[in-house]
Amino acid sequence: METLRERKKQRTRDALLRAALELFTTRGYEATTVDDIVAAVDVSQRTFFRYFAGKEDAALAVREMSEARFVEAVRARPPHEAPMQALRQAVIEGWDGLSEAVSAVVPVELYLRMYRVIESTPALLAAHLRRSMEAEEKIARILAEREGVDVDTDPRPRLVVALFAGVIRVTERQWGTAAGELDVAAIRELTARYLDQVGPALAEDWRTR
Amino acid sequence: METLRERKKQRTRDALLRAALELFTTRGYEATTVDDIVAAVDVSQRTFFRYFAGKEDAALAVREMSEARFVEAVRARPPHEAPMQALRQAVIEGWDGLSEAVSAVVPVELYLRMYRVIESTPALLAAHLRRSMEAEEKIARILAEREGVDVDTDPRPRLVVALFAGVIRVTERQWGTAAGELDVAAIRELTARYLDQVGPALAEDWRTR
DNA sequence: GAGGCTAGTGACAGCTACTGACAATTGACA
DNA sequence: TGTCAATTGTCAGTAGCTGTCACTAGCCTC
Repeated sequence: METLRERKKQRTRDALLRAALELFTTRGYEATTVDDIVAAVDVSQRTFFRYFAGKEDAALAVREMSEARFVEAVRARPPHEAPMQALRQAVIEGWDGLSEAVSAVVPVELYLRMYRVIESTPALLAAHLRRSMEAEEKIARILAEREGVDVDTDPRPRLVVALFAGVIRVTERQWGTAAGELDVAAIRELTARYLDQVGPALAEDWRTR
Repeated sequence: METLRERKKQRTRDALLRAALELFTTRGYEATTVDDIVAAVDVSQRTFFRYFAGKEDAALAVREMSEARFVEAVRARPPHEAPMQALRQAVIEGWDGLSEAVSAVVPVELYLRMYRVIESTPALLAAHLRRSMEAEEKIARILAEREGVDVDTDPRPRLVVALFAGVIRVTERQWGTAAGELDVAAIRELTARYLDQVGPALAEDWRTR
């Protein structure tokens, strides 16, 4: 944050993002127009599109941040951990520390509310899933390198990431649908519980449990 | 196909779909406007939107069809099969018979080319992934009923479907990226091979294989 | 510390996807 | 054949997004 120019830019972006999330979470995503957002910050529409590729991009900015954190967390796992284990540790521990990183930009509570808006808005959910795929690809490459296999000939890196991502999606959906618990501890615990169910889910016969 | 009215309707829809896919696969999805499509069929733009919810909807119509087939295939699996086994059989056998079902509307080759357009067009991929999630939910409920468990308290149905869907996505992506083999046999074989890699991918240590 | 340079912004015009309202047409059926 | 209803076209409008161009305010050099 050196020059005055950069500080001003950052302030404009933060103001836009915050106003956008505030409107999305109260009024709804579709019901909020870009004009509403820029009116709240008192800048031109053109300016909004200089900071965000689109309405969608603003809505997903916070998740983008936590996904980037997750990717780095995986990269930082000690090499002796098995792939699935590394992913598990990265996501569980990633929830800690996220609060501080997020609250530098927007209130954590707004962030968590936005999570649910994404989950319940088809257009946003779609965009989110696609971006997640890109993150999956990155992680697959990290795992492949850790384990010394070739990501283009060995399907295992992409597979284990896809399986893991599946669990995360189910977890998030469950957390987003269930009425209560808008805090980080709840989702972390749910994640651990669901990851433990992967084995049972793949088991031959569920009925004899 | 009783009355003349219904036949005309069907013909209009088929013509629109076919023109759309033809344009999407040659010129690209983004580069094709709705006006281009309706010009090719010589109907008004309004008519297009009466048959398809949007441009996207037309692009995904064929996949919609094969997904619906898959859901029914799962429902029809014999009850003694384990969940993962039922899913596997449904997808493998589902590829047979698909050709005939599709070619009633559009040429199979056009259908397969469209697959790749979806994979390589961000907006379409996003929409496709979201729709897949809806299909996953349906299948999870089918499995839950088969196995006699409650889908809202037992995470296993949704988990096994999410895991399976992950494998399918990786498979499709691989098939779509690899240069050759635009036929059904290739993707069926790849699916089987990747499903066999689920165990190895979850294994503790890849390096000692 | 004056003046040129440039990043950031606003104003405006334009394109495309999509929707609502109403009129015109065309098949169905008595 | 005439009436009704389903289908389609026309027109006007909204929203997301982009290109252009002129202007202002921070920055940097002499």
